[in-house]
Amino acid sequence: MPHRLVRNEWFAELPPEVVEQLAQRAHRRKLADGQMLYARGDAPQGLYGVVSGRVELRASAPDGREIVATVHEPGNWFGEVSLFDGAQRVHDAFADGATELLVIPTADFHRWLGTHPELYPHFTRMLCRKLRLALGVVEALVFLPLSARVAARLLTLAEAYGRPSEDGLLIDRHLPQNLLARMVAAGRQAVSRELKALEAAGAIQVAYGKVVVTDMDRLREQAGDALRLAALQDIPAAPER
Amino acid sequence: MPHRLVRNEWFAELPPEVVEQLAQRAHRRKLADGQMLYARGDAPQGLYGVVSGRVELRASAPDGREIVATVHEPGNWFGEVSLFDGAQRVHDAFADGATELLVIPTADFHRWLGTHPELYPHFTRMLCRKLRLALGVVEALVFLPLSARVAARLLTLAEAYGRPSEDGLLIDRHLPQNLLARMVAAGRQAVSRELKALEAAGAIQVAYGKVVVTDMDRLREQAGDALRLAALQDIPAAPER
DNA sequence: GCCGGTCTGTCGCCTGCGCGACAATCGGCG
DNA sequence: CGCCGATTGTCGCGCAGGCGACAGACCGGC
Repeated sequence: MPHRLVRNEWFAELPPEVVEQLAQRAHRRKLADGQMLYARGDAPQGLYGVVSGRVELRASAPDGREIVATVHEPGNWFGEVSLFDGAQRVHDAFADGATELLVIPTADFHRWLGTHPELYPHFTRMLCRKLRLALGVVEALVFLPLSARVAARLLTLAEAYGRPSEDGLLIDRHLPQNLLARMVAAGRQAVSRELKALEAAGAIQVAYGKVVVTDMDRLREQAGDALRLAALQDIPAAPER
Repeated sequence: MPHRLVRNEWFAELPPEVVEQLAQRAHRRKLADGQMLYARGDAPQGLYGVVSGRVELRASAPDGREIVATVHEPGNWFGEVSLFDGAQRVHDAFADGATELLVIPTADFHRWLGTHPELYPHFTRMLCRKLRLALGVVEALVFLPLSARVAARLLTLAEAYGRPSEDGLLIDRHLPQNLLARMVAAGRQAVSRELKALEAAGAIQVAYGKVVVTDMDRLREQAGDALRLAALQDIPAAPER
């Protein structure tokens, strides 16, 4: 069963033989829609790989506000940070939809990694990518107006979920404006306004719980400087040297 | 000469024997005050260790606005990210004051690391710490008002530069409000106001280019939720389990 | 084909903060 | 000891964006 996973483009973040080995020492875990996997402050249990469904990592303020830091799709690994430094989890993790995970317990992971040090580079690269992403987010928050952040996020989403349709590139997932808003750390109403603006500019088309990108270039225009930041995010698959 | 460095509390981020080895294959480089070491987008040259002086890593928007992402002190290493993933530098790096660096060229570093894989954990932990820091910054920007960010930053600075004086804990470095402002991604005037507020609250005392913390607890109060974030940043020195 | 929960569009108020503009201090250096 | 650049205090305008409040549109399930 793991073999199917490995063969797909899934888990492409790590080389196939690594995934293979990880999968071998993993057990499965199923989560119901909305179920919490862990909370900020929890001790790390292990490394997770998403098989199906989705996992949202969120940060929340005590007053209830919250943002969606990342959404992990099938094929993504997450949870390495706490794994490598042994410290508490930074985010809250929730299943979005019925979700199945691979779980590699901390101890197993380290035993295995200890005997296969040649695999370290893959994980350092993983950490680097996440670090770059986080730095990009910081810059975006500080330098970019909401309009650009929204446009940029739509570009990312289009890349991840884009499916050609009659009107253009459909972002093929349930995407209420509320979610989009929490992804760009903004209020729902403001995002609604920006979407209207993008629609007026002819870049997208807004529907109920959906967005269709009708003109990628126009959207890129609106994203403006955000691209300069995003550009740094596409890490080379090349080795570290 | 490296030996002196190693013996000090300097470079405590990595274990002494690692520092020793790094220092052996490093050469020195001197920078004048304000001199640029590298710019965003540059290809990585190597890993840097600060011997004396300081290095500021900055992010800047095309319109000229800029923030100070990190200030590296003697004993800090930086530049690993580009080193591990081989991609471009994310920040601009400038010397603050006459500065001396250890430089370990990329190729040397990897050759050495290749033959000493047991050292990987130290570097992964380093990356993890920086990632956690970055995530904390994101949360602070999104959730905390300027007042809390300023207070929190002063706490950090007090920890790093604090020197007991008659009025309290003097932050013993040149600290114009302008710099502080760019550290918390805010405008100079706004920071000035917050400092006044903290002074009125009895937490600090403001002078020309200096700040004295007169009441740490009061300052912590003002930082409020920021502590919850910062709390996650003190990574255990313990091994990764 | 109807109903209740979900999602969107919009108006309006209000606050935090950026930013320009000065005037007043400070302090190192000649 | 005086000058000049660096730094600070303060006022005020302007605006992006948070947030409450609805009203209306949508849709999946029964």
